[in-house]
Amino acid sequence: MIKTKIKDTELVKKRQKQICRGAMKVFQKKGYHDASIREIAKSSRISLGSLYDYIEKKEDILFLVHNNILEELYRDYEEIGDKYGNYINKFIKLVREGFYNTSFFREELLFIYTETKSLDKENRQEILKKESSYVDFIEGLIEEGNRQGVFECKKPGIYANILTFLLIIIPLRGWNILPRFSEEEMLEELISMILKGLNVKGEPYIPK
Amino acid sequence: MIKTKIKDTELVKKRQKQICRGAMKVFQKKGYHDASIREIAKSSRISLGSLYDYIEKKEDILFLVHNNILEELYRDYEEIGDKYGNYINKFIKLVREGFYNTSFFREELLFIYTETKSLDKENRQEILKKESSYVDFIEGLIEEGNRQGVFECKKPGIYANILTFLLIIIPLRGWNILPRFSEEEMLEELISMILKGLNVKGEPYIPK
Amino acid sequence: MIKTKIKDTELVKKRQKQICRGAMKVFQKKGYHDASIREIAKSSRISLGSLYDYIEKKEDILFLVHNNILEELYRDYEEIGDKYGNYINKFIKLVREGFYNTSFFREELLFIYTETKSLDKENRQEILKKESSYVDFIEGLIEEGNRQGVFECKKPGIYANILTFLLIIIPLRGWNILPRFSEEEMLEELISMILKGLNVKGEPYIPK
Amino acid sequence: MIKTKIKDTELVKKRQKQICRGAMKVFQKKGYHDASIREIAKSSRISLGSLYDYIEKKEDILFLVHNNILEELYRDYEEIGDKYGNYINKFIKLVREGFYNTSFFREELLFIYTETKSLDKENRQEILKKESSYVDFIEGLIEEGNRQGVFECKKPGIYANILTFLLIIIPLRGWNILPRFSEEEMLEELISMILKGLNVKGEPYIPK
DNA sequence: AATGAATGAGAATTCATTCAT
DNA sequence: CATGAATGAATTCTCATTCAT
Repeated sequence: MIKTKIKDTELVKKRQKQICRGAMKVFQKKGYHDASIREIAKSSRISLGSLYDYIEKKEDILFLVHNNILEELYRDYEEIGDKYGNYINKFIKLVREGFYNTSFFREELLFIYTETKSLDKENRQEILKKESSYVDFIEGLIEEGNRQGVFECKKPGIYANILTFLLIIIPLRGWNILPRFSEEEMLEELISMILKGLNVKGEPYIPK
Repeated sequence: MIKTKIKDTELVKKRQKQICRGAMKVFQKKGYHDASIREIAKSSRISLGSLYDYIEKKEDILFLVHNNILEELYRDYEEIGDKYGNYINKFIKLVREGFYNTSFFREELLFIYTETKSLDKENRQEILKKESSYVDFIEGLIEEGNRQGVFECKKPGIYANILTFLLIIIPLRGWNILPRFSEEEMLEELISMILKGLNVKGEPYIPK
Repeated sequence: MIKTKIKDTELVKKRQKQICRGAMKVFQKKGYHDASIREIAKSSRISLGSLYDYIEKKEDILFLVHNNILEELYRDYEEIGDKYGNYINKFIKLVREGFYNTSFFREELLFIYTETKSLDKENRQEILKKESSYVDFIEGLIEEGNRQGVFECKKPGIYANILTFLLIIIPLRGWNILPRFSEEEMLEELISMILKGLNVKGEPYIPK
Repeated sequence: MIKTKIKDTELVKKRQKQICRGAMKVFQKKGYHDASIREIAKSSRISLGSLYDYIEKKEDILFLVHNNILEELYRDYEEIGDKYGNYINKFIKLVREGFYNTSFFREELLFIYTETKSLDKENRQEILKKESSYVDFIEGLIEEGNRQGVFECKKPGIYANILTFLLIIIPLRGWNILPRFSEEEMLEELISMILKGLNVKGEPYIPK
């Protein structure tokens, strides 16, 4: 995807990870635009010239970082579906994991949400495709719930979008929420709301 | 707030509005960082020198634009509460208006969400305060609903945050939603979900 | 032709001349490619930022210099035709002037001949057009000589090209000629050869 | 001349030829300054590191190319003198061959004429010496013609310079000539002019 | 002898901001 | 109050050359 001057693909992976790590530190402090390539090189402990052997342009670093964050965030999400007992618990577990994940990567996700626009069209679409596929995964789960008769959700596509959107409420609105409420409280209300929205059969979910 | 060299406050207002309008056009096309002051001046039909009589630094323009967008967005929201018949309809109406509003200002809101970080601490907090006060207003409505016995919401503060967050789902996730669903569909599901979440008494809301 | 950020056209002319002069000094010493914009700015006694208010890119400076040199070189060439007595003398005078001119601008012409290639297509063509028009002028003179019956030249277009080419022999081959022969000697032989080539009627030209 | 790290002189020759060929392709497309060593290495199918075993610096490649072109251009010129019948025909033949040669190597010669300046003093002088020696050869021919009584040329050194200069009119001014005239036409006029200039005894040369 | 990864100096260009008029 | 010319620090990126393997 990213054009490099280096042939050894193992090395490319290693160095790009190195650059990615270095860049994230700088981006955290200064944001993408105010981070200079020189700083990123220094923070990556790589020379300016070498850095450009592993990327083509500054934006490529942003792409690397995007990919890296999404990879961490979405790591193993497909396995989660298999682990837990009955379907509703499975689902609750999934929301819970997703929420903790997004909260854990709070700053990274905020970064992604504010800087995806700085990618060029092609790279942006690749990133959005990854996010899309997570929504699709959730949509599939909701449909399965419908089939199993535990949910009754008319528009799984829309709900999947709402649900994944709600998961990032902490990264995007934490500044207003966290001074007053804990992540736990937020999560419990979210789960309750989501389950109600899905018209779960049986006992309503009682927030702890 | 913004330090100007000009004393005539009426003129300052007029020119700042002029700058704001010019800047928004440029920001739309290029984003904040890639918009040069020269372009903004040209687009505002004001000379480069004059521009700096009405602002101190580039960031001030971003602040002007933020204020302007939020003002448009939140214009008259307090009146809405008064207009409509019973409380639930009132509430539905409010959500509906809010949703249409945010969808109408879709690009502007996306801009705000991605560029608030570029404001310095002081200006950023002033902007966030405005957003906060909208959440507070919603929180107040929910509490009133509780008092009137039409809602049963244990954590109005959290719900207010969820609700206001959901209103901007189109600006932030429209890229994934709008290719598959209409704004109308989205809105109906949102209303239904929100009302369920608030444990509204009586008939459940049926999405159109 | 060159896009500037400055509106005052008089000032643009003045500054561009200033830049042109400064650049020529640097080009003389280092050539076009090894001359840095910084040096050119310094040599022009203009700040780096200001320099870029009067040009768009480095190549524009090359274009300015080209134009300037050709202007000096071709200054008043059209008037020369009118000044002198009989047609042959007129012609000889013209060759003489042309030769001295090119010899005077020896370094500048060598520069042009080696760096025209560095202009982009559009600018290069504009420069070549100027050179063309001088050839056309010479062609006209030869045709007039034919009409007046003092020359008998079958292919004035070709001769005009040969003649103008011969005029730059000093700039291009001076390194081999001047150590052994004087410019005068060269010139006399050129005139003699050219007149023979044109089949001038009457007494042959005797080189001094 | 060029300092190499490799001892095997046969290999050095082979690789330098290889580099030369690769470089010429790149120079053709981009010119000397815009050709990067990387590209040249790739075009020569030699590794970047190896390349520097056979040259010391970029300029050395330019020198190799210069030499190579001049070698091709001047290949066998000394033999030509011997081949043809009477002296004038011999001479005409020589001019003809020289002209076709320079036209054939049109782009290469233009390259040489515009880039010799990029050689350092030492290398430049070596190249110029080669060109000089061709002029000297022509000078010798003219003197021989004088001795044989077929020419009457007072300044063979000057004429040799003029003549060799005229031979490169196509590479240097083809852009203005070739759109209107054929190489053949040009050549015929050149021969006619040169012979007149040499005061050839007997019938004048009639251009075809 | 061959490879290709590493280096950092230096290039062109942009741009927010100031200031003389 | 308005204008727009002037400034120079800072930015991204390139490239000849070196060196460890």
